[in-house]
Amino acid sequence: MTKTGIRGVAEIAGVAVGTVSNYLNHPDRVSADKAQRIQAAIDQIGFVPSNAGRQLRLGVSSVIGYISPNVSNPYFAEIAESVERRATERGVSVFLANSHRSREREDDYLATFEQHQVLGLLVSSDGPIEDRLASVRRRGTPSVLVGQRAVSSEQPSVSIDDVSGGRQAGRHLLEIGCRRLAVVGGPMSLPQIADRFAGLSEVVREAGDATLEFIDETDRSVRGGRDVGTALMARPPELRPDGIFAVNDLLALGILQVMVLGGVRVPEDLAIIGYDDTAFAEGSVIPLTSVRGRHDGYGVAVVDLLFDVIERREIDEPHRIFSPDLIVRASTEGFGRG
Amino acid sequence: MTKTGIRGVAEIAGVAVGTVSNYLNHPDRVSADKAQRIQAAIDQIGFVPSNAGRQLRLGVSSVIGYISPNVSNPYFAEIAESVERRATERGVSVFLANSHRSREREDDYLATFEQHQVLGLLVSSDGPIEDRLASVRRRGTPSVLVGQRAVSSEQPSVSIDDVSGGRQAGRHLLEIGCRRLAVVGGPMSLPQIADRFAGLSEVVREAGDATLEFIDETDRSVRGGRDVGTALMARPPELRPDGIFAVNDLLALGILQVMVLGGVRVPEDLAIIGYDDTAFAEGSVIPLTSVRGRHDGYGVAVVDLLFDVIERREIDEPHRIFSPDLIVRASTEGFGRG
DNA sequence: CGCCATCTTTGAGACGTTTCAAGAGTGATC
DNA sequence: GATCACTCTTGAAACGTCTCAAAGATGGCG
Repeated sequence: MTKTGIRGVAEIAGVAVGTVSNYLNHPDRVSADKAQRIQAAIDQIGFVPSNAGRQLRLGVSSVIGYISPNVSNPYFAEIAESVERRATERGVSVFLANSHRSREREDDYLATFEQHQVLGLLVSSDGPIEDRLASVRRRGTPSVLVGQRAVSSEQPSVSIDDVSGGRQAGRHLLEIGCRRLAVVGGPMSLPQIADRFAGLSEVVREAGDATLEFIDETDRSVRGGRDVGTALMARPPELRPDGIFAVNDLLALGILQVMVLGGVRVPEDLAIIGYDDTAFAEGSVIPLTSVRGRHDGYGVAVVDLLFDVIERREIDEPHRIFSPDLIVRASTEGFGRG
Repeated sequence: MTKTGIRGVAEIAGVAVGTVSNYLNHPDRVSADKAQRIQAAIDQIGFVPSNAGRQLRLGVSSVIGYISPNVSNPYFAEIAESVERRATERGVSVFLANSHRSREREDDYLATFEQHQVLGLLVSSDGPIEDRLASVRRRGTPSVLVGQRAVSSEQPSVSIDDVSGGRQAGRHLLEIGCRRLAVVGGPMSLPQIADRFAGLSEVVREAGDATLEFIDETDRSVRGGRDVGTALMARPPELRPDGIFAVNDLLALGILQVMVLGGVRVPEDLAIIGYDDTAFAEGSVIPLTSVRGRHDGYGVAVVDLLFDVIERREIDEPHRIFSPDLIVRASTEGFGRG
């Protein structure tokens, strides 16, 4: 049938394969005359350079992979977006993959990306994953752990100072007058979650005049939040917390909805704080106070760190930690009034 | 240095390359003895099969690509999720890419995926893209257009009956008593948007006793919704619509927020309907009535249709169209009371 | 012991690309 | 006319895999 590949193009255009390759990769080295004939041949047979051939020869691709638990969580979607922006600026494509919090799929994608010889890997995960990333790294694929501080100094990471986030949330709740605090989230085996709790707990202990309840909810989605809200509404009002710190915005929004519909006034009777400051925190009917960890520089930091590792540059500090800010909005501002 | 590739493994294990290949792809054909030696060799040199080599030889990968405008829009994130679930069931991986509504990046990713010889492509796009997909298809990469009905019968697509969605929204608003209707969205050049408008418009015309205003807002995000809400609040109350149909949930939520904070009572004074029925419609403090187009079968339909095309199966109807349902919630239920 | 069937193993060859050293062409300068 | 500097062009070799026809082992059976 029709000729294929760079070879077919060369034949039709009446040039050598090397010339076609040059046309594709170093157009400046090819005379206008041949360039034109080559392009015509390309169009004629619908030639598409095979990445496989190229990669086989070169040994690398120009793609980085980002494995996240779940892009339907706006927190990860927003990270993905900023990562993608920066990657494009630096001339590489990003392939996203969802692990759906399944260790098995995480491993699948890890393997798939490794076999595709991606330049490097960005990984957000709920679970412990450093050991696996270490294996992958040993075999030649570098990675940056995103959203979770790595333990090993061999494993670069970009994360948020969650202890500080927890402290800020706690201080704010105490300052506006809450005394029966609750933190909602889980599992505690996640360092991110444990740290937020630790920060909050520390502040409460220092204050001395407030209580802190831990409400375990590992489904950190709107649905999970609604379940928590429902459970709280079932309690007599005096046993309900008056200040809630949810470990992410989704949880907070779910709780907020159920409790407001149940007649609780927010923020007058109940102050509530989320985490991550996603678009939905700001966009809620009662705008949600939230701890903002990322900012515009996040994607840049993540991608640039990965490039540093890929290019074997000397890295001064493998663990980049961003300090979060508390964004105060209507869900807490005005507590106690009315 | 260390031997690499299947060849290196073979050498270390003291077997032929073909045996290693068999171990990798047809383990049943290899004796336990050699299998063990091969595995040992693999571990020893940290061998990872090169996808490039495999793909070069085989001519295909086991990956499908999904290009969406933006996974931070929960609508696309939820589609991505259901697609991924089904793809995993069928044994292929999904690589996601965000076009960020930029035609250039759309083309970039289209080319990248094509060069990677993906099995097939799923594409959601805001703009006209059929012609480009036709080129890609002609060169051998099949695709399914997602969320937009294709014109050509050569181009398979899975979409929602948006005219019906618009009609249902309109009927509901009229039934509960709204008379000054508004549709918010844009641009009209998008068939999805135009169809929703057409359906709504048709119902309003039939009713005869209501007005329909078109509010052009092409930034179909929470932010865009807030802008619209702010503009509406600037009007004297009697000039504000009493029933709003936003072309997606994000817009609706933004409008809802600003107007409620501005003192408008929802649903008593204003009924508002979104579209897509994302998790945030249900999770809003005032749960949002919304048109639900997708359901669990969506990802299955999309992926299965793609496989039909990939495997050159006879396709009875290339354009699969789902009928949407109206999910009535608190943002409309109770209009006019109080 | 010879034959057959079955199960394993072998290794050459091809997939499509890029590189690179070497060759060809052109024009300018001595 | 010879030499030089330059720009273009050439084609073989190599990257790592899978396939396939053929060869080798093994064991059963007459």
